Amino acid sequence: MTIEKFTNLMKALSDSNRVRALLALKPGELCVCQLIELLELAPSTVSKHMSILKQAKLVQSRKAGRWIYYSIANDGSETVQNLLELTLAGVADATEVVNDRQRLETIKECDLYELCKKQRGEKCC
Amino acid sequence: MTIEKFTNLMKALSDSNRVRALLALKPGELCVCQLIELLELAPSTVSKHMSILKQAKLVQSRKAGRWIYYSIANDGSETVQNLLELTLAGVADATEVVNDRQRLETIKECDLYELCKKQRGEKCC
DNA sequence: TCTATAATTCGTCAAGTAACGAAATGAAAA
DNA sequence: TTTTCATTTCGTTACTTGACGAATTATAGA
Repeated sequence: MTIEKFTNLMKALSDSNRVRALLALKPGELCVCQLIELLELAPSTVSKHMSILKQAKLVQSRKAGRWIYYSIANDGSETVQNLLELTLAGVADATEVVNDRQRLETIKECDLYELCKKQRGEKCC
Repeated sequence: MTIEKFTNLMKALSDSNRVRALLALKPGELCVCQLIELLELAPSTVSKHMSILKQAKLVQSRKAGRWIYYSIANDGSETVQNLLELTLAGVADATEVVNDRQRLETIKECDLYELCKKQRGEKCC
């Protein structure tokens, strides 16, 4: 692996919101709007974060109708896979991550239509 | 490990010069002036890089008279140690690293007094 | 003690990064 | 087809980071 590719990988993991997103994806794929809800950031910001993780091959995405689902990548190089494991294990018990895990349970119970409705201003969920 | 600590670790590994320094230390400790010679950066810049690596517990230092030697840390947490291994293995065959390895042989042959003399302007080595 | 010097700290500047809102994109529903 | 809307792209702003030289620190040797 080139040094540039390696440092890009490290840069992708250098932001706490991206690490939180990765950990949130650990149990399974999430829709962008669910990540927006979890991270409490603007949609454009979350989108940028996910594109950085995707470019680093740490996550993959699939389109399902109107929604886009992100999940932990499983087709990366050995270095990438090892790094993913190390990351997921390394911060698994950080207070923010534990907190996110709990909030995520609630978020996952929401219907996606309702969640998106809420995000554009209407009260629900 | 907290997320902040983890992202600091990643930030430490997000710079190509710092990664090159780590790889250079793989076979054994090096004096700051040897790292300056290898990386071709200002002393203050190299010093800053090494302090970032040290704060992340990726390297340790020892003072020997007028010189300071840095080496790969061996007393870090499991995450840090695993990350170090992953880094050293992951970029070991990058062209820049291979190149550095060769140049380092020449640098190591230099007497430290002579090397420092050269770095403050006098021709030698 | 005094001088020389290896390394660090400090101040500054240029480049890169994360945040947001506005506008664009493109797929589903009407 | 036209509208709706989840997501992305673009442009801007504030902050962080890496580079350097100058000044400082601390140790070796005269």
